[in-house]
Amino acid sequence: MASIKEVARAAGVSTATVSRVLANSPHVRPALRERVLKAIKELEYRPNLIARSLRAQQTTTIGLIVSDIRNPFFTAISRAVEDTAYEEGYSLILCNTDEDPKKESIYLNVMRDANVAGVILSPTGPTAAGLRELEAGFAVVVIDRSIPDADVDMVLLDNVDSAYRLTRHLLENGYQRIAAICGERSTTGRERCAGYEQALRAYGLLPTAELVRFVPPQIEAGYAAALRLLDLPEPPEALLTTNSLLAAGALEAIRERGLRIPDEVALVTFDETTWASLVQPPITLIEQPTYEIGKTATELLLQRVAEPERPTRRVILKGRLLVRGSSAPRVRCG
Amino acid sequence: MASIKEVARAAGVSTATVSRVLANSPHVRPALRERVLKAIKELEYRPNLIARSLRAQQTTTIGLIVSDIRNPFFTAISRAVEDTAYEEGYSLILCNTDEDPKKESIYLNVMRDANVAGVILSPTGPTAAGLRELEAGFAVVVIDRSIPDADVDMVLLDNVDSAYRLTRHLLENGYQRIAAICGERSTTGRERCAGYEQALRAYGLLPTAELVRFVPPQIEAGYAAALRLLDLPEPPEALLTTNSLLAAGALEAIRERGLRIPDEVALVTFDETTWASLVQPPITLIEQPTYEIGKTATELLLQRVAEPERPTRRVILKGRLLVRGSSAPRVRCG
DNA sequence: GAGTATTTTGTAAACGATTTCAATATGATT
DNA sequence: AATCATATTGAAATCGTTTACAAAATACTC
Repeated sequence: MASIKEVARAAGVSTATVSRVLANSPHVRPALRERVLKAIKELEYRPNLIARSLRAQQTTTIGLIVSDIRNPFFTAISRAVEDTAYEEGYSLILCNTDEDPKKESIYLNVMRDANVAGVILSPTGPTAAGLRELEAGFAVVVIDRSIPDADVDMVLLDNVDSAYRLTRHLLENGYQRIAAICGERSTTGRERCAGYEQALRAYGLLPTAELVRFVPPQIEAGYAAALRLLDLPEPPEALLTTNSLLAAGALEAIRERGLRIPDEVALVTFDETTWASLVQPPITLIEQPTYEIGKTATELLLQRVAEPERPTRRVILKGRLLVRGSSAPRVRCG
Repeated sequence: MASIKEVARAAGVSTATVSRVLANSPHVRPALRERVLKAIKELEYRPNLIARSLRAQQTTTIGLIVSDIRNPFFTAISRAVEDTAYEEGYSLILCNTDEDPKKESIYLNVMRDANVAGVILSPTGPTAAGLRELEAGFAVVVIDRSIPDADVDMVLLDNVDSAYRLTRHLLENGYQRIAAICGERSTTGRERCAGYEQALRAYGLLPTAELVRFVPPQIEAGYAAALRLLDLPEPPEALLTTNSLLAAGALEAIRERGLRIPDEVALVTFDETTWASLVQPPITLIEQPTYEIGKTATELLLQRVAEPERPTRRVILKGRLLVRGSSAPRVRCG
């Protein structure tokens, strides 16, 4: 690989001039610029990004730390972040914490050590212990789950309202005994639960502790929680889960108990997936604007990198209710 | 951030000694080592990886270029690669080509510019144009799809045999008129098609051109191809697709035509997904050992980084046939 | 055409580590 | 105690850029 020195020699100029041509500085005579460009082309020169980063004390890489890469929601986010970052000339380092705060902390340090320009993080918990250890200057955008105490940019869903609308939809379709399986340890799960309870109250119903479960936001936990709910002496008429993995687990449980959807139990959830419209009946859900979340988060991050002192922002996006067969108007049995 | 110089000053030694302590060199007196370690701890010193990379002319980052991040197969691979890389002290740069050879070429250059130690690539086509432009020394492991002419390490599935077994399973269950929807432009699609045709021949049937479609390996294309097959004057009794996205599209088409599975049309595919066992009937498929593919690819890559001249290897892993309801023994109608 | 202002160019010092080589200290051997 | 071998240490070069500063070249003014 040719270096800037060789280009300089070939063009008969100093490395400073080559560097200026590279940076499109106006203070280079056209004749010289031509010579330099010619040398660059002939030697197939490409700047060494590491040297550049060392000098600039910053890379053109951003980090994305997701809490579960198996969750299609985060896959969609990754795609959007990668797209947007690439357009801006940044590449993406991806890490997966598997909902483990220790891994989160480790990866934040990895990011710091890699001198990434900034990090987009879906935190494993509402405090983000690892975040506080970082210097103040470290650019971070939090997505999906809020960290109430942290003064960082965030891109979130209107969780309370979305859950409210989802629950109201069930209530309006005649379901009364509605259970909720919520992701534990995240504000997202709590907020969606709050929206669910608000809707119940608005319709004159009292939330029952027995019908609300906080579990790890994963398939196995959704399956186990759903089984226990379905086995209750007085089982729920509808199940609301707060993400697609919990929904997959719940669906598995419903199938295992041989129950018909929605006659015997309705099912609604968050997050659009390939399968939600393929199962029968298709699943009613709140669709998140995943691409927009990822894109917005990346843009916020790059803005903060450019201007570290700007006031932090909190962008709240609206979910969209997609009504499908799994919550069809209830036909009273008996 | 403290630098090695400050540590050296604090410990009253030269930077060389600090560096030696860092590298666990045996040629440092215990007393000095203690002093250095103390200074490191007190200053919360962490080596600057960029400076290290510049000097070493190599990073501790590997690249993963996948052809479609929405495909759960590649999500699973990413997870495995990320896991394995992390264990070895490497981090992961992720890129998504969307089956676009241009993006592939661009990203390979991005990787080169980023001085990654090596790249794991699922190529968009069987020639990998971008690959040849790279210097010979660039460490690459190809996964999922082979590049017949390239002398690089590869981790692949036994595509022909897997497709053979999948098709044979259909034949043994009484299906005769079997259509195949294959991913175009990849050896994977071609090989799976070959296995399918071999099985037909082994059972005394002649492959029909009409029943074999090569399309982009994506949901929409699977949907369109399946619709056209189902609308044939003499529609197929079974559909075989070569990945889960094509299967999702095919299933959508089957649903749209209101056909029962497997009575009116059976469906089998490649790749396990969340939904394959949740739809009804659940889908018969060949499961790939995704975690092992990703892990093996990463290990091969790091071995090659350590020893660039070692002979290239081609690891072929076996797929596992999971028999489910979508291919239940055929009940002849009429 | 001399003097000044402006533009263009080059020199050399960073950035933060690793490593070669030489110098010094230590220990072993006689 | 002198000599030699060996183990420790440090000075300085290096990786490939960018950029502050100085120097040189050019343009402008009177």
